[in-house]
Formats: sequence, C-alpha cells, structure tokens
Amino acid sequence: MDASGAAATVPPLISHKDGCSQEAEIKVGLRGIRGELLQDHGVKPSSSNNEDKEEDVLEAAKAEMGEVREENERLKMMLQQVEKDYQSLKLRFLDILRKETCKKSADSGPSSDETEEPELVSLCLGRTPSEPKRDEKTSNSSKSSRENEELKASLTLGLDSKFQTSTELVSSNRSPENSSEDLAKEDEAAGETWPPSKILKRNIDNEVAQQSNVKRARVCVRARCDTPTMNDGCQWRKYGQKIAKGNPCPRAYYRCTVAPACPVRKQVQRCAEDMSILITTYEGTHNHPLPVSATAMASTTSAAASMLLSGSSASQPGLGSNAAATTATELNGLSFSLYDSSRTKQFYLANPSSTLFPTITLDLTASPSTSARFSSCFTSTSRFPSTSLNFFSAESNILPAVWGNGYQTNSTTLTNLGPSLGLGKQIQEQMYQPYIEKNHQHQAPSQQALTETLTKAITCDPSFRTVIASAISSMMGGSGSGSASASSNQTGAKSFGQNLKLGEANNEPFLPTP
DNA sequence: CGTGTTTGACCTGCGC
DNA sequence: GCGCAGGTCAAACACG
Repeated sequence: MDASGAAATVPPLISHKDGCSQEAEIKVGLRGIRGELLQDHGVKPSSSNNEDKEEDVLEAAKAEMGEVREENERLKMMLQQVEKDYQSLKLRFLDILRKETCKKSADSGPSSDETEEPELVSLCLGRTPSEPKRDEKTSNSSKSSRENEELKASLTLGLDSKFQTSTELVSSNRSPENSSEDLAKEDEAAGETWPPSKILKRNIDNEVAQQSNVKRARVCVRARCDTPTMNDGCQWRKYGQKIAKGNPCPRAYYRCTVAPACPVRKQVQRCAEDMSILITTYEGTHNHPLPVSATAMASTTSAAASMLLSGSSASQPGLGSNAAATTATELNGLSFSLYDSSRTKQFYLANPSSTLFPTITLDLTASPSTSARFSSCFTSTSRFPSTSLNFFSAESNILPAVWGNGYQTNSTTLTNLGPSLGLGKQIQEQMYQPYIEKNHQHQAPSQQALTETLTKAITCDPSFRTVIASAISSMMGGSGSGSASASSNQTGAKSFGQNLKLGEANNEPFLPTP
C-alpha cells in the first residue's frame, strides 16, 4: 500500500513532527473563523449605524468565539494526547527492538557485537531477515556499513513519520515491521524453520510483501442488509463468484473500479446462519479520491485496518491460542478483556479464509442481548488474530442507510459504545461529547449519524483511535507469550491517561453474534 | 458498442 | 505428491 493511497481514504492526523505549527495553524484558522463569523453577522468595521444591533451581533460573535475557543482547547488536548501517545508508542517500539536484540544476541551467542545491532533493526523493519545476508555482510564490511546507514535512515524516517496518518504509519513503519516480524513469528508459531527458498522469495519480493501485507489486512463488516450488496458509495465490478465451503451462499468478488489501478477488493457473502446478514470483507486501500458517499465507509475500514496492523506489529500471532480464556488488560487507564476464540469460532468460521490474514470485524448486527462488546478473538487455527468491533444501539439494530436499507440509528450509538468498551464515564464524556454535541446541534440525518460518528471517532479523534488501536495491540500482544509487550503497553498506557477512570474489567464470557 | 456480469478454467497455498 | 479450497482470469454473454 502506498501512503498516498492511504491519505486518500483517511484524513491526515495531526503530524507530531509539526505539532507546534499545526497548533499555530489551528489558531490562524480560528482567526479566520472569527472573521467569517463577524462577516456572517454583518459586522463590518465602522459600517453599521445601528448600535443595538451591533451589540447583539457582537454578543453573538463573542459567544461563538467562546465556543470556538473551547474547541481550540479541545484540539490542544487532542494534540497533547497525540504527543503522549507518540511517546508511549516510541517506548513500545524501542522495547520491541530491545527484545529483538536480546533474542538475536541469545541466538547468535556472544560473538555478536554491537555493530550488528542495526541489522537486528533491519529484521524488525522487514528488510532481509536471512542468515545468508548476515554472512554476506560479515564478508563485505563496506557494504554492510552502507546498508546499516540506510537502515538507520529508514528507521529514523519511520519514527518521524509515525503520526502522519494512521495508514502512513502502517506503510512507513509498522507494515515493514509486520511483514518480517509477523511472518517470522507465524512461521515460529507453525513450528517451522525458514526454508532458504522462502527466505529468498521474501527477500526478492520485499516491496511486494510490504504492500501485500497491508493489502491483506482485511476489514470485515457484518450488517443486516436485504440488498445483494451494501451500497458503500464506491463503484465495484464483480470479477468472480465462488461457492465457499460451509456456506451455501456464493461468495462474490468485487474490484473497485473508481480508478483503474485501485487495489481495493471486497468479498460479499451472506451469513450461512442468518441470511439477512451480509458479510462484506474489504481488502486494500483506495489509491484515488473517493466520492463523498464512499469516504465514510472507506475511512472507517481503512482506519480499522490500520489500527489492526499497527497493533499487530507487537503481536505474536498464533502464540496466544492457549492463553487464558479471559484476560483483563489494563490499557490507557482503561480496562479491556480478552476472550479465547474457542467461544467465538462459530462466528469466524463463517469466513475461514479471513483467518489467514489479519482481519478486523465491524459487527453492525449485534443486539444488546448478545452482549456485544469490544473484543479480540484469537482463533487457534488462524495465522493472524481477528479482532471484532461491535457497534450497536440498545434501541435498534443499526446499519447506516448509506450501506444498506435505511436502518435507523442515532447518537445513542456512541454513548452505548462507551460502556461496551468498558470505558469510564469521564473518558466517554471527553471523547464522545463533541460528536454527540455535534449530532444534536446539527441534527444530522439519522442515516449518516452512525457512519459519521464512527468515522469521526475512529479517524479524527486520536484519543479514540489510540484507545482502540492500543487495545487491539495490547490484546494481540498480551495474549501471546510476549508478556513484555503487555507490560510495555501498560508502561505506555501509564504515561498518559492516568487521570482516566478505570472501566470495569469485563469478565463476562464473550457471546458470539448469531 | 461499451460496460458489467456470469461462469468455467486455471493458479496458488495449505493440509494430509 | 495429491487433493482441496480460495482466489483470479478471461471468454462468453447480457444489457442499455
């Protein structure tokens, strides 16, 4: 996946690198807004003769300025949280590097000196994790040093660009990390050693691997829909149809046709157990501007995918299948719970192929009775963990109308999401109030409320994204053998969010959606 | 005639 | 190595 494509679907986050200038831009923007407000209210310098009217206008303008000022404060807080999150992620990244260093030094014995450390970094970045290359490097020191410099440069770039956008983060830093680390770990998990042919193939196709790994991050959307496919705003061309095993309903394969070279594909299949449920699996990132009607879904799925991938970099796929059935995870001052996938296999076996790739599931079908909640599931047979995000309204089954047939939704969705995540009241108010307020203020069409709310919550609010991404990361990392990653998560979590009220640890068993 | 769909053949990866 | 299943290709076909 290329970063430009990512930027096309996910609005750029505040860049950490340019944090100060960003803040300055915000202030400049506010001045502009203020000017517009004054103009909207007809305020023209020394142009009005009606003083009462002018005073009213001024009062209104002041009030609006106060609101804008509050918004500015919120943005500042968000910026601070991004910075803190950056620091915590940086710590985690360094912790992972340290772990890798220890691991490699233990494997290679005392002969490995510090000069090879960048090479260990290169393993993490998915360069060429092969023994032959190490031999080659030792025989060619000049080349080795040059490559080390390149690797250092790439590492630096990766760190600097960490908070460009969520998907840039994936493509520029985490994805290469995933491509080697996860692949290595999946082989370890499968009990395999790396055959040289595999190594060679992966070395040659390094770029492709980086791309495909991101591409193969999937976002599965389960929604009740009567139409053959969800109207997500994009143009799709059907290129195949297959009867998948275990499901009498055929699986249709679609390709995005908005741009000729768009890599995005989706699979559409009805749920075998409930024909009214349409399972749409998105794969890849659009490399072109999207229609407005498509941005909601695209950014939501893209953000979800990037969350998954950013989290999976610290995960140990497949190693956690025997983890405790329920594991409480403290993260960012919040409590999340892990559930063993054996309880949810029924759900994921509906699309077994998805377990081959990191898949995040947005479940829009769950009803309150199913006790839907934020959960991470680890299938013992999968090579990648699957993560399920359940969004539901206590009042109705919800589905954005733009995706389907006009299921009703409202702003209570998000307020329900909070408890389902085990969020404390304080963090709920902090994170969701702006969105709820906006929805109430603008009375947005109900059909778009959920889409906009979720999209905004995931893509625009770094706090919310951070919480979920960290949760996914923590769950996947924590369930594996890597207790260090879990502890590092907690370390990172404690660096911010100390003031957040802890939600109750969710010890109830996860009930799969029907 | 251009565009989209259908559908059988083919390719690839994985498990046995 | 073989069979199976998922995924893709591309020719044939349908439709406006």
